[in-house]
Amino acid sequence: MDHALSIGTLAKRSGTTPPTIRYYEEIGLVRRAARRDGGHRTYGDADLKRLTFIRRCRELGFPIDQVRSLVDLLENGDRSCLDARVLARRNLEDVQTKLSELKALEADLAKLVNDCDAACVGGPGPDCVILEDLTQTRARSCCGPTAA
Amino acid sequence: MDHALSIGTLAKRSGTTPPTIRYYEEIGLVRRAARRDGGHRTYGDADLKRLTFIRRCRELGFPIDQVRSLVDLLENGDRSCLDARVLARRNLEDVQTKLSELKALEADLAKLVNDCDAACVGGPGPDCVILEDLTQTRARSCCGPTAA
DNA sequence: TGTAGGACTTCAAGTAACTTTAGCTTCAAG
DNA sequence: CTTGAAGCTAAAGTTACTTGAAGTCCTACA
Repeated sequence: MDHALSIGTLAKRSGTTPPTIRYYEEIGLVRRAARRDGGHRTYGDADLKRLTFIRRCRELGFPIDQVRSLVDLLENGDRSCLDARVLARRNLEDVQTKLSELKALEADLAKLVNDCDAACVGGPGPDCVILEDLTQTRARSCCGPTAA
Repeated sequence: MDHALSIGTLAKRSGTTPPTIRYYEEIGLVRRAARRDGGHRTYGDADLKRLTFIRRCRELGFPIDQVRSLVDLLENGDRSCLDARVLARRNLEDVQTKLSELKALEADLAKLVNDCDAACVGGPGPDCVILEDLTQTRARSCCGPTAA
């Protein structure tokens, strides 16, 4: 049933890299792998499943410490939904905060670039004020002629 | 005209912290500050302006190295719009990529949490499958009763 | 069966961008 | 003049890996 995966194969299947897997082993996020005669690590389907879980959590933005808790939850049979849900909800809130920050940021940058494009197209505009604008709290127009 | 700011005051006005300012000095992002008799750093309005510029760039997601270029652009009188615009545009693209990733992530997390809320509300649900779901590539429903 | 070269091993250091700690000095207010 | 906040330096810690060096193993091909 078990497929005896090498670290490279496991990495590919789970969307990581061998160094990352070794790192996870070092910090105790995954258990120490069994070894072949030559010393190479060898893995089974359960490892693939657990590592996929970990990567998925990481992609969802859970910090390693929280992933550790989630892994514990998963392994320890004590499957109360509640703990996992609390973590997921907190993470969701973080993501939503980041999202609105990034949206504001996008608007600022887009305005900067668009104003630039509109005013400077076709010429370098040696008196561009884009840099001055960045000293303001919010980005404004750019590339108008400035007083000497 | 100059207001002789302490590092703490400068930090507050520019939205940083004293250690961060010292760090910027150490890596050469801001010039070495003048000192008072006792050895305390002292700053003027120009420093406040430059530091505000730097913080603004950082908030906009420019990595330190790019901020360095932008500061150079700003200080060196050679104000061609083009270089700054290239940096801004590249950064905008990065932000937009991050935005769409985060949006997908938000959807996944929201689904996880909402499904959980719908199925588990009022009770702990000892057979929650939220954790199992996280081993899948995309989050699905959670908290249904599972086979023993 | 020999061998080339790709994959694996360990350990250490590097990365970004700060933050924290320790131990000490200086400054400002009362 | 005292006391406590703020400043100083240097070094280590943080997060989550990535990269490098130097060497070993495994596999496929001739």
